[in-house]
Amino acid sequence: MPAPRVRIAPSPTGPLHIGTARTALFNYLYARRTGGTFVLRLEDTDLARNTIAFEEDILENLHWLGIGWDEGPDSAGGEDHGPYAPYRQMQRTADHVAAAKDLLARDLAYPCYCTPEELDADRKAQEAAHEAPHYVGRCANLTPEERSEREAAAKRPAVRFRVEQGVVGWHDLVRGDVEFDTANIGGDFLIVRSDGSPLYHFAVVVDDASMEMTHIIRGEDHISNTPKHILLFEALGHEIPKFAHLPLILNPDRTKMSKRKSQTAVADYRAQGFLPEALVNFLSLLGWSTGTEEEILSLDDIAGRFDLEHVQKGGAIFDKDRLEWLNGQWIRKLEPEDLIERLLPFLEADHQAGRIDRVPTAEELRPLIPIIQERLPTLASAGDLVGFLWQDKVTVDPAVLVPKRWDAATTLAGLRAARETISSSTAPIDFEADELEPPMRALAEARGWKAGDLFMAVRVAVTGRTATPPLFDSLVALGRDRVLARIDAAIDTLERSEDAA
RNA sequence: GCCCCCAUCGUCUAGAGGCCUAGGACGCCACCCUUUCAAGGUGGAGAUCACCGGUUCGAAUCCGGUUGGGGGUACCA
Repeated sequence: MPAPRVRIAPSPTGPLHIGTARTALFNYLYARRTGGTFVLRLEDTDLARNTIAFEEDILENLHWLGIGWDEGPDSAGGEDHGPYAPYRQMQRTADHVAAAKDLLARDLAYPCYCTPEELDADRKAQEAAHEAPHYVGRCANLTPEERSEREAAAKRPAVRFRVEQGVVGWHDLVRGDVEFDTANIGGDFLIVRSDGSPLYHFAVVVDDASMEMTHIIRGEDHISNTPKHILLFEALGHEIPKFAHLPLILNPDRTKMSKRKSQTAVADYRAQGFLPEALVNFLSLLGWSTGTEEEILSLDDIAGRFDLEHVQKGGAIFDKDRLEWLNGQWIRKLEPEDLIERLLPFLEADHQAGRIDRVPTAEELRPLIPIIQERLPTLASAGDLVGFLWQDKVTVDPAVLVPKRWDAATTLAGLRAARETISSSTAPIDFEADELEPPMRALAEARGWKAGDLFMAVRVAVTGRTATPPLFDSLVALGRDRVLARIDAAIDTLERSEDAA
């Protein structure tokens, strides 16, 4: 048996979709597992909606996910590589035209002169008669005379493929045997438009045939297209590839995942600070499982064990909570230097957006890693977690400044005492978490305060928030001067709000 | 409407006739750890395996039907 050839054929009419990424991933995995070849082909025939920016987005984000292809375009608008080039549908029109001519010559297809208006009327009549929509066959048996008559009237024909009566079936690699009666596929179907351009069903089959695809692994939404494809492969005299239809990725309401109801662009997840490792791990487990209880798996791990037998048949809801959990798992596995490198662009973005006043250096980030790594659900959450370090000033709400068990007067006393204690440290020598904590605890004890309350008051004074990394590490990161200045500022705002009250 | 596909905790899933009084994970709840928040640990709630009927000594697993959900029904891809 020859090595499998599989493909993903996205159309650059939108950014890389989660569903496309998942299908690409499964094809990629299948190829890697079986020693096959994974092909990327661009379905770029929709001139109206195609853009180079989308093409770029698709290729770039597949690369980002780590899903590389053996044959196909190297980059957006760039060169193709592989023995079956070109890998852009637009550049394969000669093939499509030749194949159509061939079918026409063998009377497996015929020119159709029906106008959209006629077709529309047919459809309406069928609807009224409660019939399934189908082509009525008006042009199926035109005589040569009748054809030339229409040609003379300057009618440009489309090309229609003859569908004979019978049953088309296949053994689906994930669903088992599937059968369709050709009576239910809508009659003779169009393969070439009147302007000469091929329709999707025809173009894919011609391309898949000439690129020698052995397995077509795609979404379940293509099941009902499969009989047409099989008929076309047969007519073209090409061996019929194996089909495997993957379950759909669903919106929370169990409908097919869509932009309207879910976030579908891979780029958006990327921008939100999801790791490619996490996304790939998550996507692979949507509709497939190892058969064991392991679930934190790298792309290589998965490629080593992927199989179509463990592909689920039912659709799977995209559970973002689970993705976030997986993302946290992967963030915690990262080497510190790697984390720093990945964090920087997000802090850059925080700066651009005005959420922080300057971007820290890698050196500044390094000592922070131990305290933030286990607290980050996403890379984008770093700014939220420790952004106070790079903000010129923090806004402190007097209401949250006062710990639950304290009143304003106690808070004022607490902050003044804490300031005193902290300022007596001889920075930078003593300004270390280990040096700061004991005197602060001693202070709390001496005054009869719960340490937690005192710490909370200082935490809010210095960061503006109630949830932060450990207090003393935060103080050290901030530096003595800024800590003191912020406590002063907090005391000041608390006093003012008291005066106002 | 018609055709096709699907059906195990809220969610992702394990399960290929006895190992299942159905396992894991996310989420949720509680406790532990603890200066807050996380992370981590422990425990808990949560599924009459959609329903009905077969087959079988025995069914979540096989068969049929019902119901429910989804997908497809274009000179879109």
